[in-house]
Parts: sequence; structure tokens; C-alpha cells
Amino acid sequence: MAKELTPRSENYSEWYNDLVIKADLAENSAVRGCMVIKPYGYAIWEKIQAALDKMFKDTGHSNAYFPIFIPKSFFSKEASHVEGFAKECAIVTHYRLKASLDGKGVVVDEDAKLEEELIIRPTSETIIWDSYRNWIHSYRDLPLLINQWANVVRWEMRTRLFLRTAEFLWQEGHTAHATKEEAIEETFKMINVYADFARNWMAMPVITGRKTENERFAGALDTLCIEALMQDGKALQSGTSHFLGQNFAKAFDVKFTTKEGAQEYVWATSWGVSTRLMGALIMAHSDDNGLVLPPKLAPTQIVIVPIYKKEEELAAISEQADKIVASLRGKGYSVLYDKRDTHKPGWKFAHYELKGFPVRIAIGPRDLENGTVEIARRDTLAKEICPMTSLEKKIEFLMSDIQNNIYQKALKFRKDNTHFVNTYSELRHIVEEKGGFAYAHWDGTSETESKIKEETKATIRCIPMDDIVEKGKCVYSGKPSERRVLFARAY
RNA sequence: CGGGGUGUAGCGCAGUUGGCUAGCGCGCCACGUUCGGGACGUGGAGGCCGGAAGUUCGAGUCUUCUCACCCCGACCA
Repeated sequence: MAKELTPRSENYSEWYNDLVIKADLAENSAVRGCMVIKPYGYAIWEKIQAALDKMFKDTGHSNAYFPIFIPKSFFSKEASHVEGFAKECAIVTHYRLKASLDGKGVVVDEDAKLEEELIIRPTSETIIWDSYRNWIHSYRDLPLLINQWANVVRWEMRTRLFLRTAEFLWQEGHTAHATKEEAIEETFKMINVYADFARNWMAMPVITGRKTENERFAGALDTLCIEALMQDGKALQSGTSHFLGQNFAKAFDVKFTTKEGAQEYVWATSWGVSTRLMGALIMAHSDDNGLVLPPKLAPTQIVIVPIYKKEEELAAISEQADKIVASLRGKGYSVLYDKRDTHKPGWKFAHYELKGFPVRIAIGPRDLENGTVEIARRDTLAKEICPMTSLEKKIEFLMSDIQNNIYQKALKFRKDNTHFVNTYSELRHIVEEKGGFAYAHWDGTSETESKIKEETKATIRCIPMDDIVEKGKCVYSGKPSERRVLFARAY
């Protein structure tokens, strides 16, 4: 393993790949396009899961689990949905192997062909709505608020660790409601949960908005999203929430009896975030020394490194360190005391910076004498000497200050790289050369959007929800526009 | 699926017009000296040179076929 990361300025994409590998988050597997998520990467994902899961439960949702296989026929029941996913499906056609004729391996047993092929889920709307038909009969059964943590498969051509893999982990919420209004409210509620999570846990600012028709989820009437800006000036869609109308209820014949005794189709939503959030987290904050993790999602928040020459020194330091570990753990922090003698302090400093531990405490003989420790924070790399007596206070301050600081830093970066453009050449300049978000007027047509995408590779990331509405003229066609929309090149 | 590229030690690579025992750096193991920002010395282990067939006295090197992976496009959370 090389010691250094490729600097971001030299090759951003290489920096990202290097970091994922060297920080031991994930690696490519023997299966093309699929990744192995390594323990440290998975530990971060578990933190993400735990926080989101609690937010889902707090908003009234329950977890359930549906099969990974979906009968092919289910897919053809909702026309636009099948069209959206048909090109990237993995299909199970057989259920048995047999020894090959030359005796050296195994081959597919052609006698074991399935009557109906099974699709490995690219998303679970169809199988879930097939079940909901039996679960929902009366208005009393509604709303039905279910979430599933699962893996899904989308046969992508080009993959990148966490950002786009053929198999990925995610959660998918699937809710059913008696009224359109209630379903729409749910769609908004969940995109706001995602936005809160991004801001408060990932320390990542996001723009909340609505997708254009071109970018909408296959089978949805409306798709809401959160969009984040990465350090290379590209946008990353980090979460989506869909209002599905009655499309799936009609496709799977899910009706309920109203209070008045009428039969009506139920209204649906679905919403999800994936292991792509790991990519967002990495690209939002990390630097040329490695990962920078927000304290709320760091698997280990504090590492203690002893500095010593002799065994007796280590013993004395360890006595002190053990006390610190106990007191900080008592306060609820996750702490690692790394007293391995197989690595030197300098190596450990670099190692834990690469891994993004938010705070490092170093203790040497000098500190024992003075009743101090050295504290280094990962976000700024600043070091200071802290008296033992105020250590707990200092840690408490650092945890919230680092969390806040990296959010502010990311927010400032986004502000500095967000531009209001009024002409097509300005738009091109921003998205093609400078990078970043460009707010521009758009005439609202798919044709214009597609042309701009073709010519600049930039897409409308969203029609922002909480922005000032202002009339103008489309930068491309010159036709009237009701409001500015958010353009950027995206992952 | 188009266009380009690469397969040699765990990782990154070198290997000349074909030449004898296939090298280098990092990592790994042992011992010693070190230890407040990625230590150093000495010794050591580790290879069907992607696979198959061919040319040749001799193939990592040449020929043919094959397999795999990577990069750039079209597609996407």
C-alpha cells in the first residue's frame, strides 16, 4: 500500500478511488461491478442505518422484508416502471447445476429451467404492491407505512465504489394512503427527513427540490430529491421520495372500502437512500490526508496514542489512558486506545487521519509530568495542549464544533460554487469549465432540457422548493420562465 | 455494445535485437537499534510471467487463438 493519496487537485476521481481503498472502506470483488464493503466502511454504513432507522420509526414507519426475487410478469404490470428498469435487470432462469461432461466443473442443468423467470429486484414496488393487495381492504388499514432495508441489483455498465455499483444496499419506504393529499404529504415529509439527516448527521448541505419529467422515477407522478455538491463541482443525488399516485394500486388492484362504503384505489409513495450516501459523505468533507468524518457518524470518535520509549513509560501512560478511556466512554463517546508497539506514533497519526477519526489524543512522558494531553482535531488538523482537568469539557466542545465546522465548510463551498446565470454561454461556462451549481431560467420543456444535456452534459438537478420565485427568460430558447432551476453535471 | 489499453510476487512496476539462476520499490517475517508526525540496519520468505497451441537448440520476450480486467463513450441511485 502506497503511503500517499493522489491529491484532489491532481486527479479528483483517482483521489476518491484511492481513499476508498486506502481507508479500507471497500474494494472491488471478483464479480464485475460489485463491491465488498469492508468492516470499517460497513461500520459507517451501520451508523447511517441506525440514525435513519430511528427517524423512520419516529415518523411512524415499521420495517418488513420482501423477497429478492420478483416474478417477471409483475414487472409488466406498470408500463413506465418496466420501461425504466428493463435495460438493467439480472434474471434468474434456472435453479440447478450439474456436473459437466468432462467432469471438471459444473454447468447449468437445462432441465431445471424455471417456468417463469425471476428478476432480481432493482427496486421492490411491484412485489410489495402485490402483497399490499392482501393487506389493505378498508380505510382502517390505512395508512400503511412500511420500510425495508435490502440489497438491490441494477446491471450498470460503468461502476464506481459506493457511487454506482451493480449491487447496492439501501432502504426503500413504501407507503399506502387513503387520499392523494395524505400521500403527497408523506412524500414531502420523507424528503425532509432525508434533508435533515444529510444536514444534521452527515454535515452535508443539500438542496431540496422536484425532479423534471425527464429525471423522474419510472412510474412516479412526482419525484422529490435532495442534491448535494461535491468538491469537484459535480452534483450528487443523495435521496429521492416519490409520489406514485394510484399507478401501482391500479396495476396490482389494491382497493379499499371508504368510510362511506365506496371502493377506491389507494395512493402510494416510495422513498429511498442507498450506500451511495457513503460516496457523498466521503466526497463532501475529505481532504488530501484522508477521510474527514462527522463525529456523529464516525465509528470511533476518539483515538488515544501513547508516546513512549521504554516499557515503564508505556505502563505509566496506559494507567492514565485507561482512566481517560473509561471516563469518555462513560460520557457515551467511542474511544480507541492504540497501544500497539508494532507501529510508531508518527505512523499512527497518519493512519488515523486517513481513517478520519475526528479527535486524536496523544500522551507522552512530558504530558504525564505536566498533567496534560495533546489534542488534535481532524477537520482542521490543529493541535493543542489540554490540561487533564478540562479534557471532558474540551471533548464535548470538539464533538459539536467539528460536526458544525465541517457543515459550515461544505456550506461555504457550495455558496462559493453556486452561480446565477442569465445567458446560455454563462451556463456553459459554469457547468463545463468552472463546475458547481448554476441557477438558470428554463422554459419548462423536455426538449430544451434534453438539448442542454446533449450539448453540456449538465442536467436539471431539480426545481428547488425553497427558493425565491422569479420570472425570466429561458437561457436556451428565450421563452418565458416562471422560475430558475438548478443545473449541474452530476454523478 | 463501439473506441483505446493492460495482464510478470500481496500491491505498484521493470525486463533491451529471443539467451542461461526473472528483477526493483512498497508490504510481509526475524533480530537489533529506534519511538512528540508515515524510522533505520542486517538477514529472510514469497513467481506455472493470465490461459491454450505453435515457431525455436532455447520463449516473460515472436505468431495464432482465447480469457479476464481497466479507461473513454451510450445508460443510470
